[in-house]
Amino acid sequence: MRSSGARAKVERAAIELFAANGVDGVSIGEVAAHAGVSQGALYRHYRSKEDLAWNLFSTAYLRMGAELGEIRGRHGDFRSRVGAMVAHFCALYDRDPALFRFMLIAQHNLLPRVGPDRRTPVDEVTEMVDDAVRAGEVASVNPLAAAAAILGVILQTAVFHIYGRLPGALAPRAASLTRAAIAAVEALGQGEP
Amino acid sequence: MRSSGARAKVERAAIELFAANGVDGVSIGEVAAHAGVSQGALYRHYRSKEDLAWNLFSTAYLRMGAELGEIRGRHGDFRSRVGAMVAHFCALYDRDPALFRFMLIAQHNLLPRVGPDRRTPVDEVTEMVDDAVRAGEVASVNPLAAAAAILGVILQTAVFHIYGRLPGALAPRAASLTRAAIAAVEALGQGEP
Amino acid sequence: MRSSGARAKVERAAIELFAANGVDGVSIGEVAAHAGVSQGALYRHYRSKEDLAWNLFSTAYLRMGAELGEIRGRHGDFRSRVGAMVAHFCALYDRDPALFRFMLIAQHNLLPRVGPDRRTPVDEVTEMVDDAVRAGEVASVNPLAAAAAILGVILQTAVFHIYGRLPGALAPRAASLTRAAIAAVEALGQGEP
Amino acid sequence: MRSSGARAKVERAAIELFAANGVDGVSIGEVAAHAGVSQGALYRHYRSKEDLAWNLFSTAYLRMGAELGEIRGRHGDFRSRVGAMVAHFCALYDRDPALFRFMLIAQHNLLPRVGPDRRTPVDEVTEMVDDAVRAGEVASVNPLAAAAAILGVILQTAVFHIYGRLPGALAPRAASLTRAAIAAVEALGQGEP
DNA sequence: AATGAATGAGTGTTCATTCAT
DNA sequence: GATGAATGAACACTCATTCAT
Repeated sequence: MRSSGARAKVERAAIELFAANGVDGVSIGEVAAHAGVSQGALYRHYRSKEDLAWNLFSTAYLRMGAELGEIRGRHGDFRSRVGAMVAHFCALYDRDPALFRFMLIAQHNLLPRVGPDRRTPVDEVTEMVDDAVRAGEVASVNPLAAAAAILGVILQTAVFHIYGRLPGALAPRAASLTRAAIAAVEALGQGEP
Repeated sequence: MRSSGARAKVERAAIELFAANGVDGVSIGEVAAHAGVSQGALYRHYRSKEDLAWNLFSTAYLRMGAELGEIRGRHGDFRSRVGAMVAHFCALYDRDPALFRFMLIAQHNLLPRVGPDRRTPVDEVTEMVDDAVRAGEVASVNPLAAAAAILGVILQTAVFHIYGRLPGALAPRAASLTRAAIAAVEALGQGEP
Repeated sequence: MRSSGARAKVERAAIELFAANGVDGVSIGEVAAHAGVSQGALYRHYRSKEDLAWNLFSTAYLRMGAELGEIRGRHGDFRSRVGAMVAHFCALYDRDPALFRFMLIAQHNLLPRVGPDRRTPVDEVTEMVDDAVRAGEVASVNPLAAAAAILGVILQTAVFHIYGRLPGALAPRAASLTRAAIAAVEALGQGEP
Repeated sequence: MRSSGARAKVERAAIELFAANGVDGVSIGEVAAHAGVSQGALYRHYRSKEDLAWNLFSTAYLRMGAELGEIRGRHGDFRSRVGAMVAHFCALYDRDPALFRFMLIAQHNLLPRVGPDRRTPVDEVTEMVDDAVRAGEVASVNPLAAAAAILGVILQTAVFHIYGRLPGALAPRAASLTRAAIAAVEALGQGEP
């Protein structure tokens, strides 16, 4: 808890720089400079630049999965679960847009490295849909396709915020995003069987 | 078949490698080797690696914008427009998944460089929603928020295909994606007025 | 003896190689190899090859200017000033012929980059002539033309030494070079008025 | 005499570019572009870039030597010989400053390649001094040292013109440069014997 | 003869990583 | 434990030269 001060500074600097320029677009020297530590000190906490990026990504990604899992535990029905998850995404975005952007960017390189046994956000959303289908709360639908729709509605809206197309915080949009996500799932289930 | 052969081979190799590893994750030597040309020859067609990536991205991105614009011209009502656009995205994905993935990855670095006067896919989808709102086809809704929902439903589904979470071609999903996109837009417009 | 050791070794290697082959005729790898350091280490001290060459040149060139300025301060009359300056050039040549040759070669590329406010050797010699004209020590003469004659006598003699046309050290020639330089200046002033 | 049109254009372009940027600072592509010919065509006339530079230099340098030799033949006494040679240098400079600058720059790389049997400008000036000493026209002096003084007075003045320190043409300075050169030689010979 | 596309070795430079202090 | 100098492999890019057309 002593040197974690330095470690925290490194993490913050890395997240912000990685979010702005991509992992490959940032040198270890820039991270160290922004964090106010020496390059060498960085290697006391992370074995390599790749290790740093992977650590940041998997921690944030799996934490998000765990939090969505908790939400599934706290809420029983589909609508309130979706609402709480959307609100959770919005809150994360508003609290730390750089981390959000970093996750969106880094997934293209790092997602394949997440072990198949880890519970990811995608798993949680998918399972939530599966629960709802089994419980008859929504019409029969491919849970993965439904999860894609739910996440797409949320994440693309976040992308528009990142690129400045949509202004302000994301939280005020939570209610309408929830309605849109649920409507999309229900519409998916209305195909000709 | 003279230089256009080489140029086409370079484009294909670059799109596939960039899609798999990101622009920064691929060296110009790898592109040249995969294309079967020398490194030097590459520079006869593109002034730099950045120029190569930008050329590939902007060409594909703006062509997609133009094609969506044509769809807007060919179809009059909201539902058929959305349907045609979704089908168009699916067809592009099925025809060239690497190009699709490249565009999804590269946007994070290259989107800010698209001039504000160019008509992008986002512009076309947004304007299509705007048309529908003005025509009273859908309830009043922020066109950009609606465009985010439409694109999110499509693109995140494509991402799931890319990562192997959803199997097969995208085209068979076009109809249900269209329903989901329209339902999401309508749900967005049902907020407390 | 830490970094100044490496830096000094780089400077020496660069001066000798640049003097022998010209700046463009020497690669940074050759400089590093001759200095006994890695290529990367070179960039800790100089931001680029151009920066290295410019640093070496401007340091030596402006130091020579400053030293000639000191000579102007220490000596009052034209003849002793010329004598001291000539001796100074000869001493520099004898002490470090490579540096002398480097300056002669590099001036063609680097002289234009010397700021107009810096006091160069040319400025000092010119001003010395100007002083002498104002004091009536020599007949009226264009100080710049006279400076060209003085420097020409010295530098071309050095060039002949460099190319092996004249043997031995330059210092023994200082007295006769001084006489020649002064005689040339006086002859310049004897034109048809 | 047909293709010599192209050859002449190449020579002119090369001289001007080499004079401005040094041989190593100019690419064969730049020369070809300035000459308005293709790169490949250049290699029909010169075997290599080095061959081009060497051809231009040795031609001009040895022609100058031959012309100075003719002057020695046409004039009998020391003063008129020096006067004619100085005038010749000035005329060359005024007619083609780029060629003059090219020779000044290129000598550092190319002079050592001139065979010892070729009659160079330095040889001619040196021999002229030797003639004068033998004829008793000037006091005993090392002919090479005297040649250095003569050439130094001329060439450094030309350098000042090149760098813009002295304005106008060089020819008007021929008379005073001649006086200065002769005075310098005589002063060289007045050492304590 | 002339072109210009193609080559591939070489350049300057960056940067992740190591290690003596 | 922290520093920052040093390394060396890799990179994007250039350019003299060749050669099919």
